[in-house]
Amino acid sequence: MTARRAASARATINDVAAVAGVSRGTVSRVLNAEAYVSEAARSAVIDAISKVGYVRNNAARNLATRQSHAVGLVVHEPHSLFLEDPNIGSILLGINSALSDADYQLVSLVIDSDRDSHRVAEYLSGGFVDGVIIVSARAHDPIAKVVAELGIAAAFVGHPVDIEGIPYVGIDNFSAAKAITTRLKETGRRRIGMIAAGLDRDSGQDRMAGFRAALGDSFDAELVITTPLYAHASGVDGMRLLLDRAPDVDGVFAASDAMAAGVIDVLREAGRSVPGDVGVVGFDDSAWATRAQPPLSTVHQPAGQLGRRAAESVLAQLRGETVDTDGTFLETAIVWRDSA
Amino acid sequence: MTARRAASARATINDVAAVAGVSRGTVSRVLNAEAYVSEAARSAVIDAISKVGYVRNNAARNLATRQSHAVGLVVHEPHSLFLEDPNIGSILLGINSALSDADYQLVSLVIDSDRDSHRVAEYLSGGFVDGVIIVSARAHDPIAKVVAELGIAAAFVGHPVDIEGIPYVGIDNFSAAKAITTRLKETGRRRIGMIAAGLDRDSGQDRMAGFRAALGDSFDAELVITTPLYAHASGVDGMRLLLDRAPDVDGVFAASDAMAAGVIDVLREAGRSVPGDVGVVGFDDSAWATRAQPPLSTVHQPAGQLGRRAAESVLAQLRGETVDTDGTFLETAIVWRDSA
DNA sequence: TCGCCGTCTGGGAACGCTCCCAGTTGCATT
DNA sequence: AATGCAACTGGGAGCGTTCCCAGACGGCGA
Repeated sequence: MTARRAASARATINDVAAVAGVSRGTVSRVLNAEAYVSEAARSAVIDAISKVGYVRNNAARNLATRQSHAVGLVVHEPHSLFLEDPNIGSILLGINSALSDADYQLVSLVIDSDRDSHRVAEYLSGGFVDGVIIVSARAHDPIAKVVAELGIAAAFVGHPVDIEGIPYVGIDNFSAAKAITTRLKETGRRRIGMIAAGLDRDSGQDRMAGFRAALGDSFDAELVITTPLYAHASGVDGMRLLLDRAPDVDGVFAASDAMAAGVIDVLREAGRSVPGDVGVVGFDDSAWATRAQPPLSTVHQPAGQLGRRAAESVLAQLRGETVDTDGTFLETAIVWRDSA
Repeated sequence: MTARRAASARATINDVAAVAGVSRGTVSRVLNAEAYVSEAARSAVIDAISKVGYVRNNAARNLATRQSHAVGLVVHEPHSLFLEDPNIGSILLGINSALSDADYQLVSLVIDSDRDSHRVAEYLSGGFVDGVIIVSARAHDPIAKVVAELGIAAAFVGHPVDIEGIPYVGIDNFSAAKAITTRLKETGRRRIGMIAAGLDRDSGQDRMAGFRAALGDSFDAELVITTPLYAHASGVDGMRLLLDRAPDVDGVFAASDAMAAGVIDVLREAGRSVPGDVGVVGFDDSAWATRAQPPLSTVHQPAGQLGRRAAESVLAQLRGETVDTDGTFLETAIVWRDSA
C-alpha cells in the first residue's frame, strides 16, 4: 500500500467566510466564541462551517497565537513507572480528560534515563508545549529544576518537591499512613511492623512517619524494614527479614499493595494465616488489593483525580490565573477488606 | 504564582541567517539536510544556530509543509486496557521510541467509550496527525473502518482485523499456544485443560485453536472453560469450574498470565501443588509471571517490538514507501520457569 | 572565446490562522 | 438635529517556516 495523503483540498476559514457572506475576521470571532458577533452572522457562519466541512488548522492557529495548545507529560524512568506503578494509568487518564475538556492536547515526553535532561529542557523551551505536568519527580530532580528556571506553566503530581513556586497535587501520605496503622492497631494487634520503601521521596518518608506517629510509645524501630522499591519482591524480602527479627509480629503495614501481596505470600509460606495470625494492610488500592488472597485492606489513592487536578492547575496558569503554589492534598480513604 | 510566558524573544530562522551571513533559504536547507549547500555556509549556519540558541518552530513548519509530524495512538476502552493490559505500557514505549527517532511526536487519542467514534474521525481527518496506530481493535471496529475510508497512514498492533489494506503487527497466537501446550504435554500431563478468554478477538480464538491443535486426539472440549476477560478473577472462576468438571486435571493452559495466577491460587486453595500435582502455563510473560508462586512458565510477547514495528510501518507509509498489507508476525518465545 | 551545466544562493510567495485598527451602523441622549 | 457610544464588521499585517524560481558563479568541452 502506498500512503495516500488525506483529502488535499481542505476548507479554510476563507471558504467559510465566502459561503457565509462575511469576512474572515467574523468567522474567527465565531470560532473563538468572542463577543460582538450578530446572531445572523453567527448562524450563517455555523451553517457555512458544516456545509463546507471546515476543520480548524491547528498549525496555523498555533503559529498565529504563539501557543501550542499542548501540555507535556514528563515521565521519568519509563520502564519502572509505566510497567509497575499501579497509579500511572489512572493519572494519565485524569490528565487527558481535563486537557481535552479544555481543547488542549496531551503529548507524552518519555525520558529515557540514559539520555541527558538537556534534551528535555530543549524540548520544553522549544515552545512545543505550553505547560508541563511532571509525575513522580525525585528530590533534586534536574528536569524539575529546568522547569522552574524556564518559568513555564507546570504542576507536579505526587508530592511536594524541593523547588519553590511550582504547585503540586498529592495526597497526605502522613495522615493516610497514620490512619490505616491506627485502624490496624484497633483490631487488637500488639506487635506491628512496617515494610517501608521509596525513602528517597517525600511520599515514602511521610508514610513511615505516619506509621510511627500512629504507634506512639509502642513504636519499635526494629520492626521497620527498609526496601528500595515498592515492588512485590521487596515485600517478600522485607517480610522474610521481619519474620526473622520478630517472629511474634502480628500486624504489618506495607507501603504499597504490591509489597503487601508479597508479605502475604511469605506469611502463607511460613504457615501464618492472614488475618488470623497476622493482619496486613497495604497502600494504593490498586489491582493488587483485590486480587490478593485475602483481599487487602488498604488506602485508596484518588489517582485519576490527582491527574485531573494537576492538569487543571496548569490550565489555570495558562489562563493567567494565580494558583496556589503550596499545592493541594486530595482526600484518601481507607478501604477495609479481609486482610486485617 | 502567575504564569509567566516562556522567554518571549525566541530566535527565528531569520536571526540565524543574519548571524551566519546567509539567507533564510540556506538556513532552511541546512536544517533539513538538503543538498546544494557549501561547506562554508553549512558550518556558518551551525555556529549561528548555537550562538543564538535557535530552536525550530514546529507550528510554522507544520503550516508550511501541511504536515503535523505527529502520529496518533488510538486506544479503545482506556480503563480496561490501560489499567489491566500488561503489554500496553511496553507497546507505548516501543512506539514512542521509534517515532522520536524519526522526529515525530506521539499524541495519545484516548477514546472514551461513551462518546461517538465521530469525534475521533473528525480528529483524524482534521490533519492533527499524519498517521495513526490502533491498539487492540476488535472485529468490526468503527474507528478502524473510518481510518480505512480516510486512507490515512495507519497500522494495527495486536492482530489482523477485518479491514483490507491496513497493515498490522502481531504475534502468531496459534503457533505460540500450540507450542506451549505441546511443551506442557511433554512434561507427562495427560488431562490438560484450558481457561480461554477474549474469544471476541482473533487473538483469543487463535490461542484456543492452538491449544486444540497441540492436543490432537486427546482434546476434550469439556476441559475448555470460556471466560470473558483476561483477568485474574477469570482465572479463579474458570479454574473452580474446571476442577469441578474434571477433578483429575493435571495440566492447565491459561490464556494470560493474570489468569494463570488465579488458577494457581485456586489450586493451592484446593490443596493441589504446582507443578507437582498440576502443571500450569500462561501467556504474555508479564509482571504476573515472575511474581507468581511458583513463577510461571509462559509465552513471551515482544510487546515493545510490536509497538516499534507498527510505528515504523506508519513512518514508511508517510515516506511514501510501499508496505506489506498482510502484516508481520513477530517471534514469540517460550519461557520455562517453575509452574510446569 | 563562447555556451552549457552543475553547484550554490537569495528572496518572493505562500501556508491558514489571529490580532488589531479603522470603519460603519443604529440607538439613546442632549 | 447633532452628538456619543456601544455593537458589529472588514481586511491589512504578521506569525516562522518551506517551496521554488531566478540568477550568480566556476569549470569544462567545443
